[in-house]
Amino acid sequence: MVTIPGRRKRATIHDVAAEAGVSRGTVSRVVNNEPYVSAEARVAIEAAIAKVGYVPNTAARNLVMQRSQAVGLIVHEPHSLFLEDPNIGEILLGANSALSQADYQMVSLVIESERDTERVARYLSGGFVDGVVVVSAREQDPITRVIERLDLPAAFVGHPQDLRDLPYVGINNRAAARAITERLIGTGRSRIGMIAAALDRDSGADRLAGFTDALGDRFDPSLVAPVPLYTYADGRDGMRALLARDPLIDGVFAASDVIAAGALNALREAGRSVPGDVGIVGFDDSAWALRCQPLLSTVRQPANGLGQRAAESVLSQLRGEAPELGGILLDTEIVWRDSA
Amino acid sequence: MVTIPGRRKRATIHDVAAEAGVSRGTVSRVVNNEPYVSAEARVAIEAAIAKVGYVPNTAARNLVMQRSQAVGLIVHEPHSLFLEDPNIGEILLGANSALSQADYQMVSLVIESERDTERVARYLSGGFVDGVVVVSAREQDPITRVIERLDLPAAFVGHPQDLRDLPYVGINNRAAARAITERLIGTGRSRIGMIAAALDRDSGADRLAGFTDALGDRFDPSLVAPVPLYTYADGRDGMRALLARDPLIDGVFAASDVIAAGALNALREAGRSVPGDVGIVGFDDSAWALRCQPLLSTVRQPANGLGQRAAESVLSQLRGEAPELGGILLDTEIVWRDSA
DNA sequence: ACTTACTCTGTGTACGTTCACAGACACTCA
DNA sequence: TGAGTGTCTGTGAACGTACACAGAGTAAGT
Repeated sequence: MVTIPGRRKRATIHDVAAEAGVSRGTVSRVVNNEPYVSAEARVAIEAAIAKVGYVPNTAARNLVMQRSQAVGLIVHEPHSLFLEDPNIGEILLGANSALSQADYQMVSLVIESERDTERVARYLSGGFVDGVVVVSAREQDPITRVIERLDLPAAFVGHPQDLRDLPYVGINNRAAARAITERLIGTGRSRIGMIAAALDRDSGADRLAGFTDALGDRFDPSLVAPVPLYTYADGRDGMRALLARDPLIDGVFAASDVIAAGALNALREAGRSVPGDVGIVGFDDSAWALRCQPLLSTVRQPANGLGQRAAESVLSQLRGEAPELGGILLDTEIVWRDSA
Repeated sequence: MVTIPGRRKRATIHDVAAEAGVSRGTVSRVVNNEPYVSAEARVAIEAAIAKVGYVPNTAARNLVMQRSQAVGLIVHEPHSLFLEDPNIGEILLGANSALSQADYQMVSLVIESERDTERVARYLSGGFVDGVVVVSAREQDPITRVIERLDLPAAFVGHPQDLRDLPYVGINNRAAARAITERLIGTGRSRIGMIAAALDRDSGADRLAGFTDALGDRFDPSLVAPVPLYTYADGRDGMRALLARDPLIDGVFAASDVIAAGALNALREAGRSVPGDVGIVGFDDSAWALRCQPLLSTVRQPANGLGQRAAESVLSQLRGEAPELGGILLDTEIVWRDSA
């Protein structure tokens, strides 16, 4: 054993037992306040605990009890996103509050490098946590495979496509898209189009479905510009396409904030004012929403709730309940700013 | 032992030994790649490890080795601050990179409630971490006392007044505030005020002191608007208060970027142009500085470096070196952009 | 052939807990 | 008096690993 200089040895349950003149078992009973301990023994042990400054060694306890009473929260984000996406902090606090209530310790683990990935994988394997909440896993994520291999109770916030049987929480894209489109209609716009991105993903397809839901009879398929990805360039291209098809277009639902930012660029280019000539709304309430000029009206995810529900899912699995299949979808909230 | 349904038992070193037809000791040597293992034994054991899916139980390893190879990072912030202050993210990433390099796992623990405090205290006592970095501890913080009692190697980022012998890293808030205020004076402004936040903390108090240092005789106490927290809302309120007191104010030192962002909002609301009518400078050079319109002139705080240095201090204590006394102060840098 | 050195392997013990069990003691009731 | 019941206590085993030690085997040098 490496003795760290200047660091005194920790008192163990044996020291307490010796000090109080009883056995380990009795001390253990007092520490975990179980019944069948005499009043004298109890006070003697409590005095001894205070005297020697005893605190239970949880590592030893975990070893025999086979659990750690801790749940990991893994954040797997590139540097910039981690700092700019306010959702992450919210998710973290939401998870913490749910875990705290159940007397679980949340330990958050940040993955930034390959080295981190390996170390976190070892950490998870090491029995330090009883379960794990994963924020924004990637496709083919090594961590996901470690979780599967260990059968570790887990819940994902947002889900990559290759996530099969693992539970996740997300938002109801369709309902949210419908709601913000209705709000846009409510501002008196009559020719409303959509830049629909990533229709091959469920998020993209659901947002389009919500858009058509809201327009009902007035839905005009020619005013939907499909683009492949959630990128600035695709947003700009989509907006150009819409303007070409209908120069009098006066409302646009962009499938995400980045798309909206690109669209704003195209509108400026075409000499259209926002929100004067055209009202535009985005989706995500990401950092882009506050970077746009004018500030973007958009859909905010209930990030706190996402963290909370994910943590609750892990807790329920820890109680032995089967995880909910198909994912949990939460409702969103409209943030109305200046762009529409 | 509570058997969680559907969760198979983990393979141990014994299982590997049995599978490979060798003893525990040899398996242990392979796992920790020590010398003195025959080539055949090595391959047999590696095959056995893969077959039974063995991963070392770190809890057991810690128990015998008396260390966890993990360092805690405690964030003790009210909800709103945690979300808005980007420095926390930077500190966290800085600490993570230093710890990662030394092959230590960083586990971050969030304290939001009384309940959290107790649980984290137990967690620290439990031997889950070998040391701890504390971000923004409070005065009379129970966590600080736990750390002292356990003789746990620690380093604080920012330091409360009652921190006696524990090492900390921070910035020279007073000198930095003085420098940027002088720069603001240099642009020819004559009625300069300050939105002073969090005066109960040393960071807040020192920034105000630097501001008064710079103004000297010209300091006018009525042009200081004290607000409780580093938040957007408080920045807006502070600016409104300053405008009410002196409509001709033409320069503002905001105690942080978030405060400045809120102040810009209030200025826009009041029809004042920036930097035309009013020059404004912030503090932190956070993501907010680039989100503002116009881009913010501010003080760059080496937040990443703070986390890194704090982590390095803990690591050096872990190597048995004595902690640096008196604290480590890092230099700041003025970033001059468009807002003044 | 005998020491010496080096390589490799297995075993016992320890880390600090919890839990099951066995036993001691006191009290009640037939 | 005896059996039964309830309260309290101590002890051995187990959790899964690392480490020290002992011992076996091989090779080289005298």
